[in-house]
Amino acid sequence: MSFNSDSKSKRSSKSISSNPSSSSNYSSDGRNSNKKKKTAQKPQGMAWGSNSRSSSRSAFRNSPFSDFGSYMVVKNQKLHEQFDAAASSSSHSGSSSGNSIFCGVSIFVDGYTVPSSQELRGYMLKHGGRFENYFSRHHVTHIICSNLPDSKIKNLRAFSGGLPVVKPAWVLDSVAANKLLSWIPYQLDQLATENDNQPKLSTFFTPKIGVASEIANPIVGGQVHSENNDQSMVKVDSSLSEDYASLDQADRCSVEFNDPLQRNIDKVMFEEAACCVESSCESKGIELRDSLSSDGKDPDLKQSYDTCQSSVSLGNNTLDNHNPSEASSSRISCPPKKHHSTLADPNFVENYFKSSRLHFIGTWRNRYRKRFPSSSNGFGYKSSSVSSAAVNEKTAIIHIDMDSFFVSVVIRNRTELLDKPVAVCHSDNPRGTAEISSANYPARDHGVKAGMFVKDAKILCPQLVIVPYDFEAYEKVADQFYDILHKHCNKVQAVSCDEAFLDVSESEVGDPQLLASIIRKEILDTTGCTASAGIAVNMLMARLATKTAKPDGQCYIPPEKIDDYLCALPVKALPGIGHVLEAKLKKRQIKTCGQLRLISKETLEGWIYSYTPAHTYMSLFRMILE
DNA sequence: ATCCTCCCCTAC
DNA sequence: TAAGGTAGGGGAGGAT
Repeated sequence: MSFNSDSKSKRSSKSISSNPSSSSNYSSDGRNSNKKKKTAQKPQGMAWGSNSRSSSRSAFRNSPFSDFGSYMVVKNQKLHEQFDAAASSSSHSGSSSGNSIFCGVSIFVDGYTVPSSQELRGYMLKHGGRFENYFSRHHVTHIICSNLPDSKIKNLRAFSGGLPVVKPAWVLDSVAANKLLSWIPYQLDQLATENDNQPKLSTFFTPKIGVASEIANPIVGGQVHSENNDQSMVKVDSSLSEDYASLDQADRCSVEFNDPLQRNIDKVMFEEAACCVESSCESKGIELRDSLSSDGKDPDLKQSYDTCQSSVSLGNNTLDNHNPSEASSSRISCPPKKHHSTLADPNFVENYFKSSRLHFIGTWRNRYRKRFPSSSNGFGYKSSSVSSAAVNEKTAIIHIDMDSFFVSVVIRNRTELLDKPVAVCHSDNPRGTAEISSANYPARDHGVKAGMFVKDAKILCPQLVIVPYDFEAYEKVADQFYDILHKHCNKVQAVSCDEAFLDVSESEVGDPQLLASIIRKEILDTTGCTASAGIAVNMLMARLATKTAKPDGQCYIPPEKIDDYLCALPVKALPGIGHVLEAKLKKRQIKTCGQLRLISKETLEGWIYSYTPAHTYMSLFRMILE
């Protein structure tokens, strides 16, 4: 697909012949005039480079530029020369302000803008910047545009390589302020939203490259060098990095200030890059000072650079080391607004974990132990080790599990949602990129499952309602849940916030099924959420019974029915059999527990290497059957 | 022989 | 915007 498909006419203003008003800015020499006619024939629409598969190439087959690429090279070279000449004459005529505000900046104007691209070109000309007629990652530092259709935004994402995409006001305001302003407030809204999304991994690991390449922009004096085939190296003034030589080759990244004017943009660049550096520093356990100086010789700045150098090897992983321009293309790799770092948001880490359902689940047990320290050991034996000694005629285990806990808690007071398909996840963004944590049973009936992306779930169930997490409520309901369990049973073994085993062998309520129903009713009355229960003579069978009972039910598996129950049960249903063990067993044509029972324990251990609790379950399983 | 650490796998 | 963490069982193998 050609990038420029819908913008040729607009960008044609950049072609020499189609924009006569700008001709005075170009060389008026005769040769160029001839070229203008040629270039006007087609390449004007090729602003996004020679990757276009436009049929226009055929127009050049018989031209002096037999190769389209070389034609573009020549043309661009000429345009650069024209620009330089214009800049030179502008300078000599005294029209230059003498303030190189845009030193190191090279803009590419995409689409219609106010002011026009030629006016913007004029600002660049006057204030030490550069103007690219055609997009090139090698040369362009900022893309300027006002409004773009969605298709172009999409292409920008794909091709801009992380370059700033900013509104023309950035140029105007910088000129008005007589200094280079940060582009961040001027970022194109359409992309600002996008850039606030999940950052690329390189965001956290390439800031050094980004800083370096911003400063050592090839357009100005500084160069991004590829000193050898294996490494992309950005040189630095030795005064900025005394430690450079001591760094390992692989860790070296330095910055060269060949052009004194380049320092003009240091401050802005460092402000913009600060978040990236911070991220990097965190990753290396280095504390970076908050304030970054614009003075290259400032100790703080030096420290920043040194820090960059020491961690650049991480960034190298994400760059094409053979192509310096690729390093340049990553120059603005950090999201400009909401940074994923503690620099912009000191509570970022804390908030991250507060919003993590897995963190909630993973740390819940510790909270439970603090609340019920006496029962933290559960039955006093491990869940998987219900030995034959522990199982007797009186033994009764209830496994109780709340139904689609994360969803139920959230919608318990929203009666309008009770019978609708609902899922819990962080976002209901139109792209459907959020991951579903839990789905209620109406949603599951449509095939919606936890772990699914919203977009996939909505294909299966377009009317799916997405609700956010409520971790506070989960905590509260879990407490209520366990209060009830402990009230009815003194042998409680917690599995998770919504799931537990009860050893009710000694319960005053003689009938475990009756007790289970009493507990479930109390849970519903107290929490507004349903729970399901499985009752059996051991934990394994109780747990399996719960699966049958769900949702909002209970199931008792008497000892004499265990054999039948297990016979056709898929091995994956056994707790402890995950995808790895399932695959290993499947490889040997073992798919059901009935088939599994035919395998000797020794053989089984050999197959699955006996390193998982599944072995214990299987032993138990065999014990039950034998 | 026992302890310790690492790793794999699993569950929530 | 999204927030893929945390704990535990068990075997292998090295250290003591």
